Amino acid sequence: MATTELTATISDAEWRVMRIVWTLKQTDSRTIIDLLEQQHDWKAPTIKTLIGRLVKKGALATQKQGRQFIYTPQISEQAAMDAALMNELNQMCAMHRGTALVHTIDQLELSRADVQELITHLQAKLATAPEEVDCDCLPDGCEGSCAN
Amino acid sequence: MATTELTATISDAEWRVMRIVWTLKQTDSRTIIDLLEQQHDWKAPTIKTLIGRLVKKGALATQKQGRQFIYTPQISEQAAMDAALMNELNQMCAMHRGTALVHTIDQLELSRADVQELITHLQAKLATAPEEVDCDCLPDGCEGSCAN
DNA sequence: ACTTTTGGATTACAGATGTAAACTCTAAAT
DNA sequence: ATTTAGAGTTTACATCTGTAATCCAAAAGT
Repeated sequence: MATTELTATISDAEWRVMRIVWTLKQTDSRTIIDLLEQQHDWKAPTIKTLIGRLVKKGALATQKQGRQFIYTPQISEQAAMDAALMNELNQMCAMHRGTALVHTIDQLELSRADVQELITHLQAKLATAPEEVDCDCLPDGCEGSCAN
Repeated sequence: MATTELTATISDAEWRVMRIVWTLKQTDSRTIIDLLEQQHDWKAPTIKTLIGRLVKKGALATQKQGRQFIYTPQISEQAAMDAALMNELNQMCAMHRGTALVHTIDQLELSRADVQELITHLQAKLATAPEEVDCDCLPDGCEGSCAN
């Protein structure tokens, strides 16, 4: 049977809905709609559609409570974030990922604790870090030709 | 007039094409097709479509050369990567971005130089890093309610 | 000059996504 | 018991994406 792939892709708009539910741990559609109508110019039906799609995708679970439903996340926020980020990075040239991270982290606001943890993890990586990471954009590798 | 938004979104499949052109700096469709047919199960027409869309989007420039075209990137690879990454992160809860980065970097293969540079930049951030970065998933902020 | 390649353009088509109106119940109010 | 408001479902529809077959004209080969 279809194990309802918990790996279903969540679209940008759907991601907004998930963030609300993740944060509240569990809620009803009324709350989701109220909150999202404040953040965006979405009409209630739009949000209902998004909720419906997330349920169908298995990202949200429903639990009947009177005339309505209580929605709960079926996937962990952190796991979803990690996966989305890895996904994005894996789509890019391996050789330039590091620089992209540098540029991004530079612009990002991170807590002292997070910065500290990142430093710790990175220092641990230093030991085994390869001298070079090759470009993987071409079928065979782009050794010579890739001069940047 | 339409300034041909250089910010046009590049889809996943299109991204593959861009990587080839970015790496080769400039090429003809024959080369792109040959290379991509090796990496994926795409038929030549599929790749042609992708190239066409990228040209229309302004991501690739064409330069007639005999019966064919020479394609050149109109956007910098690094800029596109940085933007895509920032974009992805900005879509997520500000409070958990740091952890997502930690998890991702842990799994990523980075060159010694990149790791080193990341450490340097992070150490510089330590000085001004805020004690906490609040969750920004709810309209007002999710202070109390956000206990994770 | 004629035929065969083949690069690029046109057309196709299903599924995903953003956005939302319309509809149908049924629990809640009276 | 009736009415009604609101939760969830169905339908809608344009655009984007993945994937590809066709078509056309010019170049290349013979």
